[in-house]
Amino acid sequence: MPTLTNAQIAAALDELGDLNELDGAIIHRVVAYRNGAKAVRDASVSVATLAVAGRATELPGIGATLQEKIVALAETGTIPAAEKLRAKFPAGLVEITRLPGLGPKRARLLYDELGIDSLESLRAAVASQRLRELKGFGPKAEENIAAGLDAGAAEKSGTRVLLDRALAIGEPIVAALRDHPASERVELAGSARRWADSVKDLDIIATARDPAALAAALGDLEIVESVQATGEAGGRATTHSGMSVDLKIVAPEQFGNLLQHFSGSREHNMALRDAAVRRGLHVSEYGVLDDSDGVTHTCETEAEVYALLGMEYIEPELRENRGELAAAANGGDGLPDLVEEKHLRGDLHCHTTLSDGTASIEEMAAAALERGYTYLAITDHSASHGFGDDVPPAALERQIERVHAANAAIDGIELLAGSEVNIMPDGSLDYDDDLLARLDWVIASVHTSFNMSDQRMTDRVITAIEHPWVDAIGHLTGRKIGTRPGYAIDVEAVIAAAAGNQTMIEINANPNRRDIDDVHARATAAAGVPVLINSDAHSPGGFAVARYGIATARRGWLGKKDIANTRTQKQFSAMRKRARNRR
DNA sequence: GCCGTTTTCGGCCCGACTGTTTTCAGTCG
Repeated sequence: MPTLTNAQIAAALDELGDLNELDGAIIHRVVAYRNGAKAVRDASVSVATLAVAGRATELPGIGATLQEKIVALAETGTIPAAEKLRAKFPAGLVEITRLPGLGPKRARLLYDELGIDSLESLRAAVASQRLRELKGFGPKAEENIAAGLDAGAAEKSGTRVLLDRALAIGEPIVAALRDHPASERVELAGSARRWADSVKDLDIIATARDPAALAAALGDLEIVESVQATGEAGGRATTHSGMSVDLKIVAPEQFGNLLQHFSGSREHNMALRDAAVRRGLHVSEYGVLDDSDGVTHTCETEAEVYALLGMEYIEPELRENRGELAAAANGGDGLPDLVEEKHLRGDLHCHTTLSDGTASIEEMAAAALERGYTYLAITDHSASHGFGDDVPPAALERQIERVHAANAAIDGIELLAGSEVNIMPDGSLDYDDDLLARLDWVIASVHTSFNMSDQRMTDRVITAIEHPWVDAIGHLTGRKIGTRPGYAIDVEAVIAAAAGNQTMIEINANPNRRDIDDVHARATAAAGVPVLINSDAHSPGGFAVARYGIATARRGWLGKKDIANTRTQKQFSAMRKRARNRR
């Protein structure tokens, strides 16, 4: 089967989009390539396999032509059209379009008129002031391009920070603005509101009795380092941590339009407006213009915006153009009833001082109880873990006794004696079966040997899934958001194996991981695999990250029924035993 | 290049900003 990953296909389609844009193709063709790339990126199955079977056209945005190109890439390793265009335009030209202020049109002009084909030759042309000879370029353009080159080039967009850091800044700001006497409504918008993995800057939308006073209040916050501009319409500030915060203050009757617009995603809004145009409506941040009467309808709430388009309200986490618009439309399948943090009744992955945690069994149990949980698995690392955090078999035996004693001593919560067992490179586990059989709960994870082939890694994890005493798989892909991609693994095959064995798959809620991700979570639940939302807490405060796991589940369209640890203690216990009996 | 409760052909999101212009193209989010 093809070893071509969806990420590789998406990159190839994006490149075709870039090259076609340089070639002067109509923008709609370019957009079609980029839409195709997104569809491939969001697909939860192997698109190469799908394309070879002639079924990739089932994906939205993939037609016969793109499918043909994907098949060529899978079978020959290259796409003829891309080869031709690459011969026509030097690779440096695409780099030039990444500079701020330089798009395909102007980059092409630089190439055609001055022969500029790399960042180096561009720098030389700027230095000799040759750019200003060109139509449409002036001294200002030269200056801006020079600044872009000096800024290290290739950095059109700023750096992103993890969602937990962004919310640690955004939530207190929103709370403070809500407390201000001049404010009425204050909501966080943007990717933070959609609970994306990471965030570039913060958008806040507000209405106010006294807009100027509220805008001024933003600048007065202790967390704010500097203010760029404030006035009746809001303001922009930078926090001491370097986060840019944009406050927009709007009339109450337009609050729904603005909040909808600035909550995004970009792709969701584009698809929304596209759907609106077909009904003779034009959506913008200012309102919904109706062609039939020329009236712009403003909306106090987002629900009104969607209602005008014949849609039910769409939760922010779903706004990624992954089918939510069709589902929300009249006559669509409807949107899922999403899981909420209050539905969680237990946690099946946490650590104590036995391995690398900072608290005792009792302290972790108390923290779980405080959150209203009725069951908790204590899952320290296993025999081969290393870093001095390994738990030899004899130590695990003593731990089982301690957990069971604590369970007897503490009311209101069932403590499961468990382990987070390492999956060895050959798929075996690092305790023997007799010891594993004595545990109430086993979650198996990969912690070593990440650089295996896709096939070997897949076999490794599937071997663990089929193990009779393995209840669940932890942080399946090993990704660290923004720093390390997941290792090569066929998630689709793993999900199928988990479905066959009723082995649960965790959403690790740590904001660095959120592993599995939203797209895989959706596929996992669709395959009938019970999904867990686990904190992987290493301290009593660590349980609080559950909300990021909930967010990933919601972004994956999951409801309460899809999440195993929303079950009562009795139901969960029965579920776990049924699954063990099947294996 | 994709797609269809006006279409298998003719459409294809919306507005702001910038620098260059004398009415606007290109870029950006």
